[in-house]
Amino acid sequence: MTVVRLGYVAMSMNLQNCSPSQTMTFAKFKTIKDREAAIQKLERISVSNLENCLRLLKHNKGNGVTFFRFSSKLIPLANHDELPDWNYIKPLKWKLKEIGDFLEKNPMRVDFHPDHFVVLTSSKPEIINPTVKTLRMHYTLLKGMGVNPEYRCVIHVGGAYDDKEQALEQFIHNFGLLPRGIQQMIMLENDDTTFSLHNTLYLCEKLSIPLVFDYHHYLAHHEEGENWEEHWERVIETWRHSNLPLKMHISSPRDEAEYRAHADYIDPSMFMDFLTKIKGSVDHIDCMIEAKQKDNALFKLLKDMAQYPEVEVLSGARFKIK
DNA sequence: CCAAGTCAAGTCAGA
DNA sequence: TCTGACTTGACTTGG
Repeated sequence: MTVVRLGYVAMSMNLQNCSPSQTMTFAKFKTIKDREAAIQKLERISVSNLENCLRLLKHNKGNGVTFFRFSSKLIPLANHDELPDWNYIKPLKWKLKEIGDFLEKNPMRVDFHPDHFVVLTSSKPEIINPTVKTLRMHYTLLKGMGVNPEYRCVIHVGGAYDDKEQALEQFIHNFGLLPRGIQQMIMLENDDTTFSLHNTLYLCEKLSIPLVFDYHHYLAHHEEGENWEEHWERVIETWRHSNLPLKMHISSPRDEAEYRAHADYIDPSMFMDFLTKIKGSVDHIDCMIEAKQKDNALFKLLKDMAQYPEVEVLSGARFKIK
């Protein structure tokens, strides 16, 4: 028996004017003559993004959702080269605390997934420095919310630069240079073009990083003869130091032509096939739904799963599978 | 007012 | 060596 919890990403299809990812382009920033005013505008946008984040958490509470990924675009231009002196956290402290207070009263698993500009396989300082800066921002936001940063930030392995082995070793080298708190914040995901489950496991085992298995990515990209089921126990093992349940990403291909793109909803039979293979191997598993229809995809999947006789729906957008 | 083009950032394939 | 695709929601600009 396994308890499965569903989560969704960053925004809701049911809330109006509630984007947590409002932004200002750097081109626009430059057109504002008064730099102080421009920065204040950035700060207003950031506060509004956090406010919308809190609304999303309340929406989650109201709908029994207890697993959620924050937008990584909460603070526009946070790591931009030409704003090195901007202390963006200071004006946000009170808002972060508000979110933290809410989370304390209403426990939810929350995390981040910065996009592909975070690259730890590079040997170039101009790539590594912004990468570390971005990771540090995520760490600071979590701290500001009073959320334990341990295993809260999923990243991809990075680029291969024509030499996958070398890139993996470079990742190990770079990872070793990170502050301990940031190391412990990281989870690694197998990607759909370059670093397979097998490659990612190599890093996770070597560096004690939990592996977030992306089943869709695996289907889109795996090595000749590579079979995820043979590696499943190893994936579980990467989570042994974690207080949080094993985490996965779930999405369905849009169609054959655009196989790697995310569909609007999750195909329940594909999901069920997967769960049938792993049920019993872990007590709890958290599945982050990556679908165009966001929270609506979660609600639909929960409904679809309820149709299976071996499934019993629980509170908290969870279900038990016998 | 709506639609199309653009946006900080990286990597990779292909010309 | 350089350009466009990749992918994405929101912003920005053009009609």
